[in-house]
Amino acid sequence: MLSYTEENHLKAIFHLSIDEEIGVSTNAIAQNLKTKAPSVTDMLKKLCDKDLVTYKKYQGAALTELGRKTALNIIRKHRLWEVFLVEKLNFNWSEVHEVAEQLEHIKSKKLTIELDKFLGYPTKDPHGDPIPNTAGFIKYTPKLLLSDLQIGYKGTFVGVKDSSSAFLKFLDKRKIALGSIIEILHIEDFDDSLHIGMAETNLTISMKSANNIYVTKI
Amino acid sequence: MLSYTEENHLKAIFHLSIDEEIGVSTNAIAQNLKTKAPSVTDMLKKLCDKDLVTYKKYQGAALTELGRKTALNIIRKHRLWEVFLVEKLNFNWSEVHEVAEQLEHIKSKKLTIELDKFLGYPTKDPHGDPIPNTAGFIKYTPKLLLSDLQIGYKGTFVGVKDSSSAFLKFLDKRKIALGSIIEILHIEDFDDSLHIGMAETNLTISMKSANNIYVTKI
DNA sequence: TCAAATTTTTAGACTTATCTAAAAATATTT
DNA sequence: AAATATTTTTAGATAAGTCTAAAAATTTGA
Repeated sequence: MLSYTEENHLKAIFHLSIDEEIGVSTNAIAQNLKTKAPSVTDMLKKLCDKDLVTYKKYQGAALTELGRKTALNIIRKHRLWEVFLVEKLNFNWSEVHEVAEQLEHIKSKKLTIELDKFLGYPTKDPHGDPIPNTAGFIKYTPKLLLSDLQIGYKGTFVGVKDSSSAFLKFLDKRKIALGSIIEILHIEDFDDSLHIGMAETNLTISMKSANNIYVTKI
Repeated sequence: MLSYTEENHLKAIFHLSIDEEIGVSTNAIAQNLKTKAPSVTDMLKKLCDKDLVTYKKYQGAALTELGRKTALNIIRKHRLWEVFLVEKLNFNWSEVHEVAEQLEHIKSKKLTIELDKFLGYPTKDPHGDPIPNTAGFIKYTPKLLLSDLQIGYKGTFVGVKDSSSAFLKFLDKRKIALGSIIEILHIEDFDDSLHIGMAETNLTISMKSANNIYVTKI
């Protein structure tokens, strides 16, 4: 039975090794978990003993197959709970994360299975991130930034890069929600701001915002 | 912010002081929480410092008003989650407790409020126990044991005394569910077994079982 | 009532998860 | 490539929660 701290370390290593070929550094994990490097070093030794992580002094850490499966199961639970909170309990994007961080550690196989069924087997969380299946398989859909979409093209809003509360509120206010279809109408020369078209309205957003919005090209 | 252990102690003291006038003994708490007396002593000192419990050496413990409110909030969450698990996720009686023990510690006011709304403001959990309201008020309905009901009378099944997994399974198997209306048809002289009538069927149960079943007289 | 039994507390040890400060290893940069 | 800077690890301390064994207080009952 893993402790919350152990589970959080696995999750951090998973997220940090998405595009890292080499091991994840001690400092990166410490920063991600808002803890200090020595705590991470201790934990890496422990996770290594449990065969969840491969770790050699000064070389950083990587998940073993078992560690990866374990991390994905936690992420699966996190994202299923996020869907529950948004779809059933009227939470909005900006509020779910903190609560899901707690709920993801609840231990009950039946609970996860039944929650998944109850929610209708969702494949994406409210931020557009894919929900791993029971086997730990995760299906990444190629996402691109709204700022990379050419003029005249349309994309489905599938997620955000910076999921800060401030940015999520910004989106809520403008009714830019998961699944919204966005068309690039025009890009202003002098400040790079984007005129975009949505179902009901057109609006203007900054390039900085467009750099935080992921879409899939239609 | 209270730890799980602190919360569990408050809950234990609450349950143990239901019909105790004097303080709850250290040993009783230890037994309830499957821990040892010295651990309880330490915790009582701590909870006393935090004004959640009144405690004097060798005199046992009692909840303060704040402690009582806190305990009732945990019990409220526990029971709401039990309703959720049974009504929405197809859990049966015998499975909910263990998971609710974990879920009751999730900290989020909004979560509790919204869960309550989502469930339609239930007043009883699946075992028939009342769910305290937000203010910490709990409405006890007078319950009596099925064995105390006279021949010819009917009662609504509202709860169990011994909520062991074995007994809950026994009830599940016989389709004795919360809300079932039970009539006492006859009591066998030689072994005290009870013939009872339910909506669809009649059946015979032992006096020991009848001593574990709470009903409200109709 | 006072000796024996029981309960409760104290004392001290262990585990897990933290941290700071210092030492050791690795990386960088001139 | 040597000096400097950075990162990581080690060492040692602290806090929470747990335990066993022994001491102290209370309760029981002869």
